[in-house]
Amino acid sequence: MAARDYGQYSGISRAVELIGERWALLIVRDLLVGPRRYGELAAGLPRIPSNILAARLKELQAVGVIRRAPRSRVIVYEVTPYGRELEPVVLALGAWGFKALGEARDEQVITPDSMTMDLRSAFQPRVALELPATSYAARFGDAELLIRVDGSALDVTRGEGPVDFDFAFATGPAIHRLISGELAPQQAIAAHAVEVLHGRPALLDRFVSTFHLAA
Amino acid sequence: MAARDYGQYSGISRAVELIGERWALLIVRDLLVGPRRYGELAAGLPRIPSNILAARLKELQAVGVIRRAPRSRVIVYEVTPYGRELEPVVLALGAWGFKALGEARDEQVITPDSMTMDLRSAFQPRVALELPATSYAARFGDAELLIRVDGSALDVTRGEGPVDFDFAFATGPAIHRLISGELAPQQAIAAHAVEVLHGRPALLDRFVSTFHLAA
DNA sequence: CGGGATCCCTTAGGATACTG
DNA sequence: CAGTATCCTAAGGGATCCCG
Repeated sequence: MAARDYGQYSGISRAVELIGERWALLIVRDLLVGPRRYGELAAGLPRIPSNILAARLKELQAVGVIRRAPRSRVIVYEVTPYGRELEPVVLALGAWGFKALGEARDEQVITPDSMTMDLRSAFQPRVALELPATSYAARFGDAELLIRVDGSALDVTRGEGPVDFDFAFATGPAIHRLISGELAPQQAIAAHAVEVLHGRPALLDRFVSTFHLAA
Repeated sequence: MAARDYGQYSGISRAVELIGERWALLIVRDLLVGPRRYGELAAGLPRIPSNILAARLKELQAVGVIRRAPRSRVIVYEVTPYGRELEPVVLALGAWGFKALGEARDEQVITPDSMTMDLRSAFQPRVALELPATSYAARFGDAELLIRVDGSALDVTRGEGPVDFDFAFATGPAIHRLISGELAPQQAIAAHAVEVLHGRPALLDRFVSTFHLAA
């Protein structure tokens, strides 16, 4: 029932016993964005079999990383306070893995929750502090997000309904080369790797200085 | 050959593709302490099947996290610079997992490398900075370590050969309750959970304020 | 002896179908 | 919608063997 153990009395082995099973950390990643229903989690992890999702949800509850939200009419999963402590770890791990992303393959998807966490990984609060507050409406593949930067604060939400923003753009996996600095913003626009939907193209420069992870 | 992928274009999913396979992060943990030979790794991970160790070493090399040390006569594995970037992540994950350690079961071992990383996870440089430089010779189960604290610097080595130290002690899984603050140092000594081998018992207080992780 | 490769068996994971 | 049930495959576990 509990994750298979490694026979070691150590913090790291305990950690991977708790969240090291396949798919587990991706479930945690999405729940760190916000509470999610079973179906929302399944939608955010298109390739997870439903029996595995069900098993992981049980295991993560059993070890106190997630829970069903109390006094909610529908069943909603959320991280516990202990699970919330994984947030900096997951962000750092995401920053590390982001650098190893290569070209996207056709079958790879970008989900709103994964992109939200990637943006939080790449966020440069020091840089943002020096820039005027800015709102971006961005589409990355399927994921539409509203990104609000104000001082050193970042807020990313699913871009639904009528919202106001300073700059709107659409892109795909080219986001990786933008954030890594491999592709210059205006060059990306010229090459149609980024489509500007609204606002001054120069605001894409502000975006890439706000979200940056060097390779 | 390459780790099974999750079909997502995201930093976190890429990270767990690289180091999320069973045993992989424990191998990285031990290599973060220092270069290790195949046999040393096997000794530090008593329950790993040799075919799995061999497979993981190949995979981790293929993705650039570890490598065979160049111009070394014997075969020695070490982390690459990219693998070294995992160090803060592994330490943070170790701190998180450490809090979830319960009572040690009999079959659980404490290895020198795992204990070294746990100590590094629990190290409080701010506190250490206010304290005089101190050397500890410590035995945790099988693992004998020499722990040198000097200002905000920590150095942990395997305690072999003649060395000088201020305080020597031996303990076992009680180390967890000491570091979590659940068990007071002098109480631990009185209850024979910690055996003082050399030096003033009060130095155990200094040790637990230098290495601390609240639950 | 270090550094693996091979064998066989067990268990977890994946695909799909189905149900309260 | 939120999961079970079933079947099948692939990966892990354990022992042994091999080779330079």
